[in-house]
Amino acid sequence: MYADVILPLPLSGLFTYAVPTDMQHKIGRGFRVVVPFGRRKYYTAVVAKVHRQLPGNFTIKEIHSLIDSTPVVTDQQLELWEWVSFYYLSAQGDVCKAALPSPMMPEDLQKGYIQKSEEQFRLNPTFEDTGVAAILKRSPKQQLLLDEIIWFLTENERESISRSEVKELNGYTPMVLNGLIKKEILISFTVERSRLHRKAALTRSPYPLSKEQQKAMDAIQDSFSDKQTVLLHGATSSGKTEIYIHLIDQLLTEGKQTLYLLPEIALTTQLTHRLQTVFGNRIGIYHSGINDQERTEIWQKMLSETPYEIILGVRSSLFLPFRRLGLVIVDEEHETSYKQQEPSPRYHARDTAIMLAHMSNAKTLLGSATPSVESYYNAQTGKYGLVMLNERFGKIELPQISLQNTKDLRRRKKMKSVLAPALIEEINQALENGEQAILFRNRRGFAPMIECAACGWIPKCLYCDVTLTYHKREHRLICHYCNSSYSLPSTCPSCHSEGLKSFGAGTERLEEEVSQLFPGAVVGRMDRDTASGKDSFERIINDFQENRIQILIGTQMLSKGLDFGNVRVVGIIAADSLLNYPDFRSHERGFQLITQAAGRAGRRDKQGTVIIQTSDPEQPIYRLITRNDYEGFYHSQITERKLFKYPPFTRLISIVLKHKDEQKAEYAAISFFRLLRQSFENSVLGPNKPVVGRIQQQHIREILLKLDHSFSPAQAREWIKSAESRLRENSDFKQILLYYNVDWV
DNA sequence: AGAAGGACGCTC
DNA sequence: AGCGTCCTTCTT
Repeated sequence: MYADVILPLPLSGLFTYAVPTDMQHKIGRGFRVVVPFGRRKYYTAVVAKVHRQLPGNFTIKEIHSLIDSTPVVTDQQLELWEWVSFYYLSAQGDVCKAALPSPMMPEDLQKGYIQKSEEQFRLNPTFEDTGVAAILKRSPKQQLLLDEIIWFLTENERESISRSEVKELNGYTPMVLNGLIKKEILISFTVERSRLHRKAALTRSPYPLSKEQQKAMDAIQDSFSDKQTVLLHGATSSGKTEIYIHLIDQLLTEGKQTLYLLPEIALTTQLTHRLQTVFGNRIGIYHSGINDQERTEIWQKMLSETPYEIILGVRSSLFLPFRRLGLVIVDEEHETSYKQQEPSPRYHARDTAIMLAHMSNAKTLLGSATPSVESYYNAQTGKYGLVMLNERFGKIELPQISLQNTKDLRRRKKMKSVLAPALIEEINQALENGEQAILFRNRRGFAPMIECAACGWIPKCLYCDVTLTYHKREHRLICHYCNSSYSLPSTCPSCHSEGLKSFGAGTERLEEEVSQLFPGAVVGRMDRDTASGKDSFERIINDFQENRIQILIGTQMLSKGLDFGNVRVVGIIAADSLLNYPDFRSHERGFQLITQAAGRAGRRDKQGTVIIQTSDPEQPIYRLITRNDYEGFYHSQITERKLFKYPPFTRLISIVLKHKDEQKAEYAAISFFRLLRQSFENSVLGPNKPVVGRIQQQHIREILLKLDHSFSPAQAREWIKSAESRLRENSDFKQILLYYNVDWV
C-alpha cells in the first residue's frame, strides 16, 4: 500500500511513500504523517491519496509515523487546495503552507520526535528598570542580552520570547541566559493551556432592520434562490453590516456556518466587538494578530464536535475546516488586498471564496460601496444577483466633494503650504467646532525625492532601480522596496556642491507642516512607519476616536472600513498620484480609494466635506467622483476594458522572470516568450521591463498572457507548463526564478 | 592547503 | 526549501 503525500515545500507534484503494514488500516486522505525526505531530514506531510499502484523508477521510502487518528484536513479542503494549486499555477506544497497553521506542520523533526510546546521566557514584572540595572551592574553581558530581549519584545509587540528566538539574538550564550533566569529577571514557562476558552459573553439580539435594509435583506434571500453569488452594492454607512448580522443569524437557525471575510487592514476591533456582542463566543476570529498557536487551536476547534459557527477572518481563513458552511460574506470585495501577491500561492480570496462556496453548496455574498468592475459586470450580466442599498443609514447625507486646483493656486501664489486655502479653512472650522479632520497622502516618508540642484544627481538604491525617500526622523534615505537605508550625504557625491534639495511631501512632511499650521491641534500620523504592529495601529485609531487626536494624517491604510463619528473634513493630498501610474486599473483604484476615503467624512447627523487637491481637475474621473456616480464610472471603465481587451473580457496571467544578471533575465524572457507564442500566438505580450526593473539585486522581466474566454484554465495551464519545461531544458535558464500571477491585479 | 562562497541537482 | 556536491576564488 502506498500514500501520495503533500510536502510543505515549493515543489510541484506529490511524493509517494510505502505505508507500513501496521499503519494500513489507520491511514487515509487528510492524515498527517512524518516522512523522511532527502538525506537526513524528516518532514510533516499531508496524505492526499492512499492506493495500491506500485510507482516506478525510484526507491520508495517508508512513512516514518502517523500523527493523527482522524483526518485534520477534510476531503473538501483538499479539493480546494487542488483547485487553488491548479488555477493559480502554484505548488500544492505552497497551498498547504498557506492553509495550515505552521505548528501543525513542524519542520525540524528529529526522527520519532515531534516537538510540542517550546520553552518561553517573559520579563519578571516585579522588577523596576532601575532595580534590574542594579542587579546586573556587574554582569554587562547579561544586561546586553536583556536589552536585546526587551528590544525584541517591543519590536514584535509580544509578551514572551521562545528559547530558539533568544538564541538568535546578539550576545546569546547559554550561560548568559541562565544567569538571567537564575536572578529571576526572566521567567521561564511553557504554553500548554488553550486560550480559546473564554467565558460566555452576554449577547444582544440583532437590531431591527430599517425598511430599506429589510428590503435589501429580502432581495438577497430571494436572489439566492437561483443565484449562487449575490453582490450587495450599498453606500458607505448604509448599514450593510446589520444586514450581514441578520443573515448570519438566519444561517445559525438553519445550523449552518458562516465565513465573514475582511481585507487585512480593515479588520478592526470595531467590527469584532460588534459581532461579538451579538454572537458571543460562537464566533472565531482569525487575522494577522492571531498567533500560530491560536490558529492551531481554532483549526482544532473547527474539526471538533462543537466548531465555531461563525468565522470572522482574513484571506487565509477560507482554508479552515468548515463542516456545514452555508454562507461566505466577502466584505469590501473590491479590495485588492484580497489578492495575495507574495509568496505563492498568489490566490484571490474573493474568487477562491466563491469556489469554496460552490464546493460546499453554500452561497456567497459580496459587499461593497464601490464594487470591482469584474464583480459589477458579473452582476450586470446576470451571473451574480445584484441588490442595491442606497439610503445612508439614519439618512445622513453623502459628503460634499469638491476639487482644488493646486496648479492654478500655485500660479496665483495662493498655495502657501501643502494644503490649499479652502482645506485650511475647513480644518479651522472643524477645530473650532471640536470636530476632526483626516488627510490622505499615499507616500510615506518626508520627501519622496532628493536632487542636487547643481548637477541633477539623484540618490538611488544600490539594489533596486528606485529613487530613495528621505525620512527625517531617522535622518536617512530609505528604499521603499528593499528597506535598505543610507545616510544622507552633506554634499553631492557627484559634483560636491552643497545644493541637495528635497522635493515633494510624504506623510512625514505633511505631519510637520500641518502641526505648524494648526498649533492648537494634536496631529497624528498613521503609515507603515508609525503603525507597524497591530497594537500601534489600534492605538492611533483609538486616540482618534476618542478625540485625543484632532487631525489624522495617513496613507491608504487609513481609508478602509473604519467608522468615525466626528470627522468634518477629509482632504486628499496629491490625488493625481493615485491615478497616474501605468496600469489599466489605476482609475478604478483611484475612484475606489477616494470614494472610500470620502466615506470617512460625516458626523452623526451632519454632512461632511471632502476636498481633493489635484493639479489636473479636468480629468473626467473627478467628475464621476464628485457626483458619486458609480454607474457612470462603471460604464466608462467597462467600455475601455472591452475596447482594450482587459478583464472581465480576458483573463490576465502575468509571468515574472528574475535573475541577478540582466542579460540572462532578458534572454530567458525572450526565449520563454517565443515558446509561449507557439501555442498562445497573439495572446502573449512582452517581454517587458517593469517600471521598477530591479529589486533586491534581481533584474525583472514580465510577460503577459491576455487570454480570451476560448482558452480554458486547463488548456492554458497545460500550454504554460509545457513551455516552462521546454525552457528549463536549456541549462542556461536553470537558475532563473520564474513565477505566475494569475488574475493579476 | 584550507576556508569560504556560489551554482547545480535532487529529494518519493 | 534544504542539503550535499562540486567547483572557483580567496586567504595565508
